[in-house]
Amino acid sequence: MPFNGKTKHDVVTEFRNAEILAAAHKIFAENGFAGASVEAIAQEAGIAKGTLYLYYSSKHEIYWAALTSGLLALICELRQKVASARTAEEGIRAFIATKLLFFEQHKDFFQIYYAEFGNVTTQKEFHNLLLDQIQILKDILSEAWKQNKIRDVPVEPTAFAIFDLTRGAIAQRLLGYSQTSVQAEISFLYDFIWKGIACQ
Amino acid sequence: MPFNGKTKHDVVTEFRNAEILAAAHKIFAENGFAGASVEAIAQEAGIAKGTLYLYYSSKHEIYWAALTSGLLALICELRQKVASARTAEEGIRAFIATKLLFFEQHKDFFQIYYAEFGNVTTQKEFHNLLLDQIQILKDILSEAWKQNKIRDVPVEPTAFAIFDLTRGAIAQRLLGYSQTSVQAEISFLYDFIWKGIACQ
Amino acid sequence: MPFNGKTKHDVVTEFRNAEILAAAHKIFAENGFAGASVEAIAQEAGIAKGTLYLYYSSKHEIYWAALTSGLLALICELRQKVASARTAEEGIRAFIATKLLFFEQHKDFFQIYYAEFGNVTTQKEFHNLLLDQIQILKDILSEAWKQNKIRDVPVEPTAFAIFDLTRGAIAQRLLGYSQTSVQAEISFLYDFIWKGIACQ
Amino acid sequence: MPFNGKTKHDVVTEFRNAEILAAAHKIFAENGFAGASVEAIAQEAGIAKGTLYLYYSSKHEIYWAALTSGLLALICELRQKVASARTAEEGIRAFIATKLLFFEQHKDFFQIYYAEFGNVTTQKEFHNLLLDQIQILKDILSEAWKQNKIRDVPVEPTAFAIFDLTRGAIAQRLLGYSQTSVQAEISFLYDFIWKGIACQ
DNA sequence: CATGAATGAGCGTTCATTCAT
DNA sequence: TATGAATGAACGCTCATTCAT
Repeated sequence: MPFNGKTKHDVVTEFRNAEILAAAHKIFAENGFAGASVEAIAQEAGIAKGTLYLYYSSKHEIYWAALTSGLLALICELRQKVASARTAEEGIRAFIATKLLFFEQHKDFFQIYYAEFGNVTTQKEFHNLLLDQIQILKDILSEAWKQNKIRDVPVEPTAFAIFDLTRGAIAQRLLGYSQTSVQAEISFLYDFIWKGIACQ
Repeated sequence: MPFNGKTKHDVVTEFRNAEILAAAHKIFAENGFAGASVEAIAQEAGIAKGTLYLYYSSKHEIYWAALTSGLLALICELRQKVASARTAEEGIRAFIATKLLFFEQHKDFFQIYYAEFGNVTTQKEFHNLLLDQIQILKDILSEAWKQNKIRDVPVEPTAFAIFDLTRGAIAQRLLGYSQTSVQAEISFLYDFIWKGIACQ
Repeated sequence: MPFNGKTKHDVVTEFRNAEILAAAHKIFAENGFAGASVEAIAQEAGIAKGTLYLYYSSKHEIYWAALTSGLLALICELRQKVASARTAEEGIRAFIATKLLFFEQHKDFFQIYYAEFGNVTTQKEFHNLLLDQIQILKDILSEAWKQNKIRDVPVEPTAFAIFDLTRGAIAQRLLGYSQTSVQAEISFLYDFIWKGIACQ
Repeated sequence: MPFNGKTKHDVVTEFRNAEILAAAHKIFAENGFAGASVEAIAQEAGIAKGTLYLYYSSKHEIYWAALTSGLLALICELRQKVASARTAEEGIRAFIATKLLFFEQHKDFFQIYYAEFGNVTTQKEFHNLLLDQIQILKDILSEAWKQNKIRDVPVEPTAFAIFDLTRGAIAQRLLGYSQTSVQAEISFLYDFIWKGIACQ
């Protein structure tokens, strides 16, 4: 009966979980944490309120699962794409492009992610997931510096700068401030950053 | 009795308003919008809850007033400092420095300001106050371009980039990620930006 | 404005409190702690649910107040009546009579009081209020023994016995098992007890 | 296959029932009716929640079964022990001793039994089971009166009195108020009662 | 028979807002 | 103007009960 190491029960559970997280993404994106009601998430997921609590033990936990599930997927994709880049230039471009395209496809999730930055009560774990992204950038920058491709910039602040620029560009796109194509946006950002750090 | 165009009544009102806004800054900064209670703001301001409603008709309005009062002060200061800059380089540096120093002195307000970015229900008026800041940068950039000081970068995206970098740097400082001095921070940002846009 | 040491505010508060406790007595008596809803108590008291929470901070606290307010009144009355008894016989009779008559007039309260005996989570403070009653009996018995009126019975168990007999008789009356008059009941109890402990 | 008039099915059912009732005794004793969860009872009984509902159709019914099963056992034992008493004195002593010893061995059950006294929604059937005990006492008392062993006390109130004294003593023991030995407790109670009703 | 995932009614508590004084 | 007691809608969470497997 078990197939692929998964029992039928596992499959149902996974499916339910995916449904719940999708619903959570939508509802939290539209209303923020405080504005979202557990009832609304359950309805959106097509299940009863009580059923939610079989999978998550509190509203906070649902929120947290929605946040981290998206972030982990992003970080995973970032690592893959950056790893397959052959040069530092390509690495930075990959970082920017991956994030822009990822959020272009997960606008709901971006709302949650973006709102979390301003959250007073934000948990340490969220910061760690940001630092994972920063680390990816720091690795690229360190490598580029060893190869004399970039000037002697402080690595951490520069990584944060790239991070902030990318996040800002995505926000502008999703909030409707920017009308250029994704590709043009990527090129502009890459250009701005590379000029800012390259030798000469 | 009226003095300076203000009656005694006006003076009292203004004073109350300032007290309320200061209290609102503190409470909203510590708890976020949803987490803040009107009761707490009233207590912090040293008045009764009902009195608050004589000055503002809802919690949202208090929040809004707290947000805009701070932002208007910031924009006013930005305009002054940038106006007294003699070159584009100085203008950009002034923009960065003014914001960093302003928020260094109004950390509470930064929390509110920063959180507002991720706010789903954010009002158009907030965006207008951001665009005012962007406009200041656009003016500097246009002038710099006319004087052939910067390469042919798209003005608006560049303005947003400078804006995002500055905001990000402040956030890192206030959240404890950055340990460098304010001056070093300013120099790094200015350097990064100017290298990114200057001719050659 | 203040009259009798009470401001108008105090009077209103006291009145509200009395109303709430009366309502609590009724609702808790009819439904038990778990079965009673805060909403029902509020309605019975003629106020809004939120108003209840201005006076008591939780359902438990309301319950506790209802329980202790009644018990303290009972104990106070017991002390007075027993104190004015001239002999041990009269003291025991006064104890029995006072309790029977008190609960005859506060049937609702008896339900709460009686149910509390079987409460698993009962608090120490409740036991202390029972021990206060036991103490009254112990004092009478000690005095009676000094005067050679009763045989050499162990004081504490005897006090508990008198206490249990009285409580049981009241329960039988209020649950409809006993049809005799209050006076006959008092006489029977007194007789049974006194015969059980008197010399010869 | 059927043995002793019981099929295998009956045996399993009986076994399950005994397990469930034991679990119910434990859980209800520890938490009271409202505080006990069906889930906890099922777990304690080592079966699934749904299975419970194959044997009992509601939480109340489980509670009721737990209560009556214990009470019937007690009454059965009371009848036996009292029946084998040769005199009224022995009968009363047997009644007291049996109850004290029974509950000493079934403390969990006493919690449930004792709590039920204060239960507002108590059913008539519970009262009937109490009246069965009262009847046992009434029979002893009637017989004793016929034999001129006791004075002319009203039978029913006296039976209730003996009942209440016994119940109270058990409660004191199980709640830790009394430190005397069971035998001493029995003797004290018997003494108190017999003095209260005997001739002279 | 046995299971345990799913349900949804129900409840305690909070808090922005109102209004009589 | 200033107060703060009163309001009641709203929400997170629990748990007895059901039912498809």
